[in-house]
Amino acid sequence: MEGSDGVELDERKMKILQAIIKTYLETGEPVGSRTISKYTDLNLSSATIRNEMADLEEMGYIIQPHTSAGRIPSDKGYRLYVDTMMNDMEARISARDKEVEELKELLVEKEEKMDHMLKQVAKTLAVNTNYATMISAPSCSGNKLKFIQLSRVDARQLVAVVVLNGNIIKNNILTISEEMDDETLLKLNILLNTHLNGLPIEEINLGLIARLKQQAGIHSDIVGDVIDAVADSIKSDDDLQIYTSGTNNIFKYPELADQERASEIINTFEEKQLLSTLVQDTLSKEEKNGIQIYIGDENQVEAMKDCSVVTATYELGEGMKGTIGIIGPKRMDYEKVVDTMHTLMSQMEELYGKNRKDM
Amino acid sequence: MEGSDGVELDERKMKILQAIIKTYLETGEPVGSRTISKYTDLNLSSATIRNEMADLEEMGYIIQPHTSAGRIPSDKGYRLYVDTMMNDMEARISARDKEVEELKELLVEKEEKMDHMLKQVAKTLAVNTNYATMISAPSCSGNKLKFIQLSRVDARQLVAVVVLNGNIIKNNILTISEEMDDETLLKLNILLNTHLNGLPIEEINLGLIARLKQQAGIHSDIVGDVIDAVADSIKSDDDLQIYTSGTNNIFKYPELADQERASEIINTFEEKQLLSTLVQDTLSKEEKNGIQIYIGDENQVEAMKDCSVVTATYELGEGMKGTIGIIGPKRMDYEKVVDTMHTLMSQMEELYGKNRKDM
DNA sequence: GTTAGCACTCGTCATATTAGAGTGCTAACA
DNA sequence: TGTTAGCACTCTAATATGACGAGTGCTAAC
Repeated sequence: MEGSDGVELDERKMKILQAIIKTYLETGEPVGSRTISKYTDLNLSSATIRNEMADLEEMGYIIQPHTSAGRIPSDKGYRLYVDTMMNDMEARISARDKEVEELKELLVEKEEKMDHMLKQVAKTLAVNTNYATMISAPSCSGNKLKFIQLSRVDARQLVAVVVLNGNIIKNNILTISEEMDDETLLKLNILLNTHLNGLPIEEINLGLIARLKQQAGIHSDIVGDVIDAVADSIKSDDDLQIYTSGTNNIFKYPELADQERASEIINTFEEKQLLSTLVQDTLSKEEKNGIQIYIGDENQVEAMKDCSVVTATYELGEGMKGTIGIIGPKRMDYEKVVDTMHTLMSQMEELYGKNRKDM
Repeated sequence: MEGSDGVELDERKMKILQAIIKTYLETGEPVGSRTISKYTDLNLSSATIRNEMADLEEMGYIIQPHTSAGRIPSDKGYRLYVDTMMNDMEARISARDKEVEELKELLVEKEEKMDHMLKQVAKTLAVNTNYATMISAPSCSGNKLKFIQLSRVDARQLVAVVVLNGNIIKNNILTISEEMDDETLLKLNILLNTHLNGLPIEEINLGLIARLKQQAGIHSDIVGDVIDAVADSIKSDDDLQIYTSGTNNIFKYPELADQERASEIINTFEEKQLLSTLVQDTLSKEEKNGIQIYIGDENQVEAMKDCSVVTATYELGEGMKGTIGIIGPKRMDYEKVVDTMHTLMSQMEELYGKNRKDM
């Protein structure tokens, strides 16, 4: 009760807490006072450490799994640790040139297609960190329509091809009730392109569609169907694609490897929709460096209440944003993860952000 | 040595073996002579059973995990069991009307898109059987090119849209070195359609491409690039898409749930390429009912040497074949699996095979 | 405020013990 | 000759036992 809650933590307590956490991150075992006594440069006896530890426990930063065991960090402890670490980020962010090259090489392996690149990123990250990873394909919010074309495939079938900014291609086969002659098709194409090109997809709404139908004149009934289908295919956001990698890395951490937990996590990774909360959450926030850390109960996703999750938003220009995530034990190596993630993101943005025209 | 190897198994041994396997399928525990003695209608004492079991073991159909434990089936034992079961298939194949309706409803949930349907099938199967499942998207071997079109998106960018039989759409953005006027583009489209439409994609080979290039005349250099890219995009078989579901079901079977095994299996399911062997293998064979069963070491895929895998080929007409697979413990409920799979396949083929035109 | 010392707690590990399931074998039986 | 009862034996899984040690909290001395 003596340690005033106002100041929260004096420097010594801070150092001890950090020592505890660091040691625990490495070993995964509860850490005792003796260990810390030797580890720190504070030259304090184990007894003193014990006193401080008792205080830290009372304040909720560390936990004793059972009497006469060492202490492990609580979620609150991790949170403090991570927060202070993030403040030091800028300082550390230079000394990682070697790794940069490594990652660069992996990425540049001339993966021309976006989805290959994404898979590659997920895998690279998983291999480098030994945690489970996910990456969501960039969603084209704020994206514009670049090109649209209807072509006849069969007497009664059309294929609608829509190209969005960033060269994302969508297409859709649609069946029409009456045949349509070439002239009509041409007119329709011109109509669509004239009115829709360059428009942000958000603006393709009911009003606009109604106006288009009207302009289509005689054929408005068929045309209506066609336009509806096109609008549908543009807006369809079943393309919140998420790629995962290294799921089985969770078995490397005993605290996650028991059947119940593992089963839940694996299920979440397989049913990728369950990860969308995470993606949305990350995209909606703007953190320093775009990197966010969720510890234990801070996670929205149920299966990850015993994990830590580090997410980041990447942007490939013009509002094409996606999310990268790393899922591991609460005792994950936050520094390394944040660094690696940061590096990988710059690489991605450099390679695919600038040269987007060539994609 | 007395039981002649020619006759292999008399009826009593057969019954006992079946009893052993059935019991083991249910319990997962080694089964003893006493259990069988009560279970069968043969009215034999445990001692007699013991003698028979000794014989069966010598013949390699059952195994004793350690002295003074019950017996468990060997791969050879399972194989015999499964083979005889498959012979009875036709007889059993009627009594499952209730399940049919159930599955039908699940499927018909108006999933219009192929990939939704596939995911749904995988999930349905996983939920119904409690095993891990996979399904490969139908590959269009023997498929024909139905429609092809190049359109200009930018000054230097074209989008190539190719529609195959079965309304599988492929597309590709390609960048050209010089601008191309409308006339050339039109000619090119005509050229491509004239020569390629209706061709099985296997026949689009180097010779044909060379001839096309030649015919393109003046523009043959650009045209060459374009045709190459188109051919590429047609042939690209990175679309051996595989969907999985219920991976975490493996935790329901202790014999698969230990970390090492689970980790391997999960990895295989995540890196879906590793499953392609299985798909190819299944497609290449033609079994009764299209259903095949791999037991233990019979599996090509390394991670599944401790599992049984049941696969089936489905066909949505015109050579669009895909593979469904169920992966579970060797003591899986083969009868149920085979039945369910059979049912599901008929449903798929009924719903998507006949009405293919509307897809 | 810091430290040394001590008694105490509790989980871990190795060992011993027991219970029970299941077998193989032999001898008796039909 | 095939079947069965009985018995000794084996091996596992479960439980109990006890030593060990890491770590703590507290007190008293510095």
